[in-house]
Amino acid sequence: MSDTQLGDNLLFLTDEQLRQGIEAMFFAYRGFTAAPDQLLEGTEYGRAHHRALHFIARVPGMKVSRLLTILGVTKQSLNRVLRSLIDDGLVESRVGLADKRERNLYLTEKGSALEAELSESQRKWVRSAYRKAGPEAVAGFRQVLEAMMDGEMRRVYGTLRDGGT
Amino acid sequence: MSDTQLGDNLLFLTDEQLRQGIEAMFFAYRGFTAAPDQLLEGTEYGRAHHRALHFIARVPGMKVSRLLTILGVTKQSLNRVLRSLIDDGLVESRVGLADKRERNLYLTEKGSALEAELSESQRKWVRSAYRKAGPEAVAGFRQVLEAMMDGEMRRVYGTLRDGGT
DNA sequence: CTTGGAAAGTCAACAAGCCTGACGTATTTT
DNA sequence: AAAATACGTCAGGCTTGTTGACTTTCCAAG
Repeated sequence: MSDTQLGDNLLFLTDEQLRQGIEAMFFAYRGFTAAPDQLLEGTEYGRAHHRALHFIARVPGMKVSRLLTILGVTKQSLNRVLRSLIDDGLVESRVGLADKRERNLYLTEKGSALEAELSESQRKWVRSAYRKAGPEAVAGFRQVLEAMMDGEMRRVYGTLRDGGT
Repeated sequence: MSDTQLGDNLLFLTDEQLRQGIEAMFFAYRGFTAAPDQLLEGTEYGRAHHRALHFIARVPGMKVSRLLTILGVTKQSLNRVLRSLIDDGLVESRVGLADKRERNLYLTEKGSALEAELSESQRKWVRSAYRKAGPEAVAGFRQVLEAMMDGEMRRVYGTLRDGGT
């Protein structure tokens, strides 16, 4: 953070600065996903399964349609992932009480165990980065990430924070 | 940023806080890649092509082996991407001067044009997020991202910043 | 009460992008 | 001359995403 970069609230947005931000995002995302990916490699599951497990753990009873919105994939794509998780007894799919078209998703004990393992490996990495950077940097990090979300995703993100069902 | 979260330098690293960071990273990355992805959809190119173009633009004359390290993919995978870019006249591959086994990669005018378009769309998004969050948040953002990189990637990232060839 | 549309989920087939393994060629190093 | 390096390619496989066509369920308008 030398000379010309800070100080002026506008001048730091040079194309060069932005390119560096873009590259940082690219490299950091790789580090971010490396730990769980490694845990999963060799198994029959991948990153898509991890994501599904994560959000079902986050909101037990999550509807398939909500998971679809969150993950931003087609229902056919999600279905394949969910199918294997259900068949393998990691996720339980219960017919909706009010509306029988809906399916409510829950982790089984086995599913919880895997999710916890994956989540812990990733949290460990993020925790370490947070510690290195310090609380103020983390606050800024979160602000920029939130600003970088697409509008709809910012809404979804908000409802997750507030434990929304 | 309410009550119990800040203030203590350790207490803010609850599992809940870390999970939120993980989700923020997930949603933000989607926003981050959306603009160039959209520009490319309908064409015969994808995100992999964009990444190659980006780094060749960044370091003209980039060797294939270096690009391989940066992108973290196999040469077979990169080759397919590079093949189409070269065949379509977006990238030029010149035999190395010092070592004739090497190939130095350059963007053609056509390649530069596409790269500029993709890059501008992405920079526009990042610039907007930076403006919303403010300079201090951006500094923190960059710090956390750097801490979140795998060690080798942090090195690579550094050499790119310093215009390293 | 029926009928027709919308919503939720499933099955099938296919594409993109990444992977491993094996091999070939040119060049450089030992 | 032999070994190592840099690059390219063929073959085959996996994961994750896509579209299209279908069933089941729900709800509302006639």
